[in-house]
Amino acid sequence: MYESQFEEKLYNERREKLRQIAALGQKAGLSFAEATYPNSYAATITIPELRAKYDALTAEQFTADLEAGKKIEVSIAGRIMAIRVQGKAGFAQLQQAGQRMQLYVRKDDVGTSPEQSDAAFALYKLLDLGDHIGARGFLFRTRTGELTVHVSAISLAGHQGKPALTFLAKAMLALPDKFHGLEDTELRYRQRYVDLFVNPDVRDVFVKRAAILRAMRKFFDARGYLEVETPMMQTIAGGAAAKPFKTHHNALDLDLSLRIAPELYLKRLVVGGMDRVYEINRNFRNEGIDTSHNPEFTMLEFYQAYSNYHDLMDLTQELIAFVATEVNGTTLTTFNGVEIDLSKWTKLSMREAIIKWWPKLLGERPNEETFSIPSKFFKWFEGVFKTPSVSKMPTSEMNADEYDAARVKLGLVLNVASPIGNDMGKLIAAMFEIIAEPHLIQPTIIYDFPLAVSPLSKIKPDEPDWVERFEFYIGGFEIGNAFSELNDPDDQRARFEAQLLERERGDDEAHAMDEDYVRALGYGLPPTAGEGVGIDRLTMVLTGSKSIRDVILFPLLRPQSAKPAEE
RNA sequence: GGACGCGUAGCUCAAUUGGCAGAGCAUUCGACUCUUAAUCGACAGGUUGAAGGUUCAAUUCCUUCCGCGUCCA
Repeated sequence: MYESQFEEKLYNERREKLRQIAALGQKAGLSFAEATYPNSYAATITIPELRAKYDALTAEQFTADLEAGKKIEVSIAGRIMAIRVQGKAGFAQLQQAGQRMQLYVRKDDVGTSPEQSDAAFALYKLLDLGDHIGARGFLFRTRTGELTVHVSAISLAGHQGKPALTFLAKAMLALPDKFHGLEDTELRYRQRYVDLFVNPDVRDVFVKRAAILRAMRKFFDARGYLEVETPMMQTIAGGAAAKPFKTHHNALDLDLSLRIAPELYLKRLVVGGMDRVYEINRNFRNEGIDTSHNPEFTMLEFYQAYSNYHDLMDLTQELIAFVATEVNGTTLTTFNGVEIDLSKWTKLSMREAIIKWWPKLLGERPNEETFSIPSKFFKWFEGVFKTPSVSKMPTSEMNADEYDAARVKLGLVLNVASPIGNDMGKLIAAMFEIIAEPHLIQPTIIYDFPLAVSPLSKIKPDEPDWVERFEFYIGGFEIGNAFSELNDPDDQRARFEAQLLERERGDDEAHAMDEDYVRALGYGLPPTAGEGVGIDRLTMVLTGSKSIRDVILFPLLRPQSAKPAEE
């Protein structure tokens, strides 16, 4: 039970203090439970409310009011984050909802009689960092100007005769360093309950995360979208290229996957006449973990009938600017030290992006024509690898141009060696990610994707190898993905069959056949556009968080290895 | 999956070339009725992530493993 002798000793000391607190309570007629772990406390105001209401009152006003016999009486509750005793008086700071309020406790004032004062001050001396207490008294400013509750047995309505200090719960464990807080990243994630009350910035991130979700719902509700919930356990995990988690339903003896995307169910709803739907919930992808990937993550997906991807490009720009303004009051944000304006967007086709960001030193820069005919493309592509000046691994000694060329070449070599190397569309998409993605810091829409990587998107009328799809990027990574939905059931069946061939060739992220989805399309899906937005990544951008794990309350961690069993 | 880095008291961190494992905060005891990283005095707190190796001697060097982080794929 105890992780160290230190903890065991502390637990025993705190238990002894609880016994003493109970003994004090007994004199006032309280049971052990009522004195040590009471089940409620009647505060008249929260600490954030108190600060908002009285922070502006000056010391002169307080002094004048007090001399005139007017006292602002309050009753508050919170966790003790600082406590000092100086003989027969002391100061403490209570924290509630991330904000603090100082208490001033004088032995002379905490009771209505000497006996009550003795007992109340004895209780004060039994308090530890981390304990929860309730306190009542009147407001004043200290000599140094800090707004403080002077704890006293005042006649606040409903509190007559009750003590000025009420013990509410004990911290049996030691709090982290009061100045540095909890800095060890691993401990912060494992023990988020400590991180949250010790490091105020952490709480702010999750308050903002909630504000982002609220803003999204406001945005879509106002536009006539219906919020829905579709299955997270699916027999066929579809709607994205990813490996699912497997699970099993015992009563049905049924293998199930956790969903990798809600996409196919949401489009079934559009077939069913729900013209505008959105869902905000978790997706699960069985993949590695890094600063922008967590195996479970939150996605917003929305679908809109009678629309195409151009409509969604406009809507996306509105959405992101709206959410930023609702959450931060501005479209400006700082991410990785760079100021980003979420109201200023760039649009580039995928081909334009590759051409634009093609490394200076890496062979012949491609042009629009390069991507038109496979024979032409592969001839050019081979030429790129004959660039003798670029053959080393990227290193920190290189200048920016050298580094970029080496980085891209290495990425391309690794991809050509993999099974996707022989398909022009897949190669172009991979090339785009390697070449352009790191440059897409300011909001950028990348449109028109190769058919080969887009089994659910509608083909461009004038370019049969390209589809009406876009992704948008902020801060150097993908935030969202959208397209005109493929609604021809024959074409969809053919695409799924092509995906099955890819799967046979070893691509375990290729899409599975979903007969029921094709059947749904058989009833007629109107022209529809749909989009997915990564909430975690958007939260990173709007809160300036470097790692996705800083915007997820309990990120996945490997369990700590069990201590060696005692023989 | 690969490279690099980190792991020392509850927390935050030191430890010289391989030479007695330390400090601050927190805890315990004492003093103090406007402090705020309160102050002053005293005490206590350790399997240096784990296992093995080299050595007279290992927190330090080597190997393996565990956990975390950053970058790359």
